[in-house]
Amino acid sequence: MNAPASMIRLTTQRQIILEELSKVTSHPTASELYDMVRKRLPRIGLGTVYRNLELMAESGMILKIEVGGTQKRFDATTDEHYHIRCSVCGRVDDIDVPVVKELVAQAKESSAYMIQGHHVEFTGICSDCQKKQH
Amino acid sequence: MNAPASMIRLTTQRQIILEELSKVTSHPTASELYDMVRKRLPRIGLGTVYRNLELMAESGMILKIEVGGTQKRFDATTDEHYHIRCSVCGRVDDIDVPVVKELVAQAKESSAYMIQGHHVEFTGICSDCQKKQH
DNA sequence: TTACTAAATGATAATCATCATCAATTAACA
DNA sequence: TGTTAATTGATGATGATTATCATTTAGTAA
Ligand SMILES: [Mn+2]
Ligand SMILES: [Mn+2]
Ligand SMILES: [Zn+2]
Ligand SMILES: [Zn+2]
Repeated sequence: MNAPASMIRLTTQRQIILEELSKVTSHPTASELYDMVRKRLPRIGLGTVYRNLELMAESGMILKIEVGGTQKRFDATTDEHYHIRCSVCGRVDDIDVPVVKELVAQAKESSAYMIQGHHVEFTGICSDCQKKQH
Repeated sequence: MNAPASMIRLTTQRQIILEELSKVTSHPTASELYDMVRKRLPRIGLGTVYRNLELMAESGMILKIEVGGTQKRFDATTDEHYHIRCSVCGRVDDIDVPVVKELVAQAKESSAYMIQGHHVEFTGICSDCQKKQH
């Protein structure tokens, strides 16, 4: 009698993708995650990784970080926080700068947009790359 | 006697690309700019547009905006300012929120990175897209 | 347990943005 | 005006992401 409820299944693929992402703080790309997951599920497809990361990001379980660089990155830490990207090697780290709540308030006043959120991306050179610059 | 100075030429292509970018405040993508420029230079190649946008961005004449969305965007306004992107249609607008200089100072204290800069990207729904949501 | 079915997967192809290559053209300058 | 290295336009290559679809499977109920 009810309309068929669209079921979201708990597949092994999904669980392992989330587990592997939760293990690291490196903000891996989809294909980095694919390599990590393949050690436990050698037959998983790259498309499955993309599909599930997208789904989990939409549902708010994880964060999709779209910053500079060519690939999107993912983050199991969903607390609001900022990032810094190395302009040499592209790595992305968390940065411990407190979130500025006033920014969203100011944005609401000065824009006709319906504001949803904000993100701050710092750029710089990571310590590894600083050393390598002879 | 001097080492041959690598000459940067003032080509018509370069001038027109910069002129067209300066006309708008819409943060066009490379292919949007290609369409704009082609009206005046029908034989220009898309590669030329990419090449020159990259060059101008490196030299600081223009800004390359790498935010959410699939394509990079370009900006003739080089003063430090923040942007807002519509999560529905992807358009990018300037937002009149004052730049927070303290952010970089704080980042320098709390990170081993050599900090180069920062950018704030707000997300929201633009007024056009608000209307269309029946 | 078993059977049913819609959701999900894995393999593969398609798409899209960007970059690389290279012969032909051209801006700068002697 | 001739020389030459920088640049262009055409084209192909690359890399990331998305779409397609036959096959598999999680969830459910008999
Ligand atoms: Mn993070
Ligand atoms: Mn701008
Ligand atoms: Zn680095
Ligand atoms: Zn919009």
